[in-house]
Amino acid sequence: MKPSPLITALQASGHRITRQRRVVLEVLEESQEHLDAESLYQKARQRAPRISLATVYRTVAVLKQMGLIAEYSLGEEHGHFETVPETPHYHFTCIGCGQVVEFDTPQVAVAIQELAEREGLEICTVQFSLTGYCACCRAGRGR
Amino acid sequence: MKPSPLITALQASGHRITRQRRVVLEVLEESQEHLDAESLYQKARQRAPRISLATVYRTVAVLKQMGLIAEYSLGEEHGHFETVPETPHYHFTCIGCGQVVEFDTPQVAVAIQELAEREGLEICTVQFSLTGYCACCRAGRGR
DNA sequence: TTGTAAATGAGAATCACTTGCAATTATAGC
DNA sequence: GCTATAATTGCAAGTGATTCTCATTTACAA
Repeated sequence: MKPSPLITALQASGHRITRQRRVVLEVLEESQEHLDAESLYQKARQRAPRISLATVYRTVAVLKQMGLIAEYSLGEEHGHFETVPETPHYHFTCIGCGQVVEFDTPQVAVAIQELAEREGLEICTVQFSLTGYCACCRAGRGR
Repeated sequence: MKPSPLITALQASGHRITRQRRVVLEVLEESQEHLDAESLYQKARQRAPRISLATVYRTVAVLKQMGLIAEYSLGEEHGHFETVPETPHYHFTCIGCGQVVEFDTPQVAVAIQELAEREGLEICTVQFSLTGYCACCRAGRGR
């Protein structure tokens, strides 16, 4: 009986609240990681065993389109999802250990803003992510 | 008999200079567009009719790994390639007309640099691209 | 010229995701 | 609470981009 903001928003927009959507949303809200479709599927199955991967994809598509979650490409070939944070941030993924570091660079937001104004652009999506080696892995690599 | 810098670099690193590699390189060097694998393949076929798509992929993989070309995801589901420019730049792709606008934002480079130093990171790849509507398409859309 | 390891072509395979369709189910109205 | 019905689901087949397998070809050092 927890009135999750995501559930409420989904409902308000005229979507039906099904068991599988509720579960996917719960997993997304509880997880602090950046889950990809497959791990989202695995976690969701624990609560709704008959859920299908297609439903996971369909659910994140709806949530993404509503702006409730964001999709990132973290250097891998598939996408990762996260509930939208209050403050926008970007991601660094360590090639060595897989760790994801979130960072906020106001300068980037400013740069985008200036570019949009200068060129008369309307920006819809921003994709900004870095990969490399974190401090730990650099130390371990001997350089 | 033109000693293309890319050919020279390829050779210097111990790779064999085959007809198909030469052709792919030529197409990449001559084109000012951001070609995807398929159009690279189509253009290459005009000079080496029996070249296969697999070879195109293998060739760009080698070039990319050597840092001679860069791959970008321009809002589409597949990659686009470009010979590495002297000055780094990023891309804006118009959802309306498909036009790609290159832009340079020193602020972004600075932000990345500062982040790397602050967190002790070694940055290997930077993915930064925008999508939205260009001035023309915005006008045409009536907003 | 020749030996041999690298590279290629053709097509099968993979990976991430999407779609078609029949069966289920949430929910508005009675 | 029932019922009708349109949204949603599960499954399996389909896609699109890219990679891999393997037999054949080829670059190039000797």
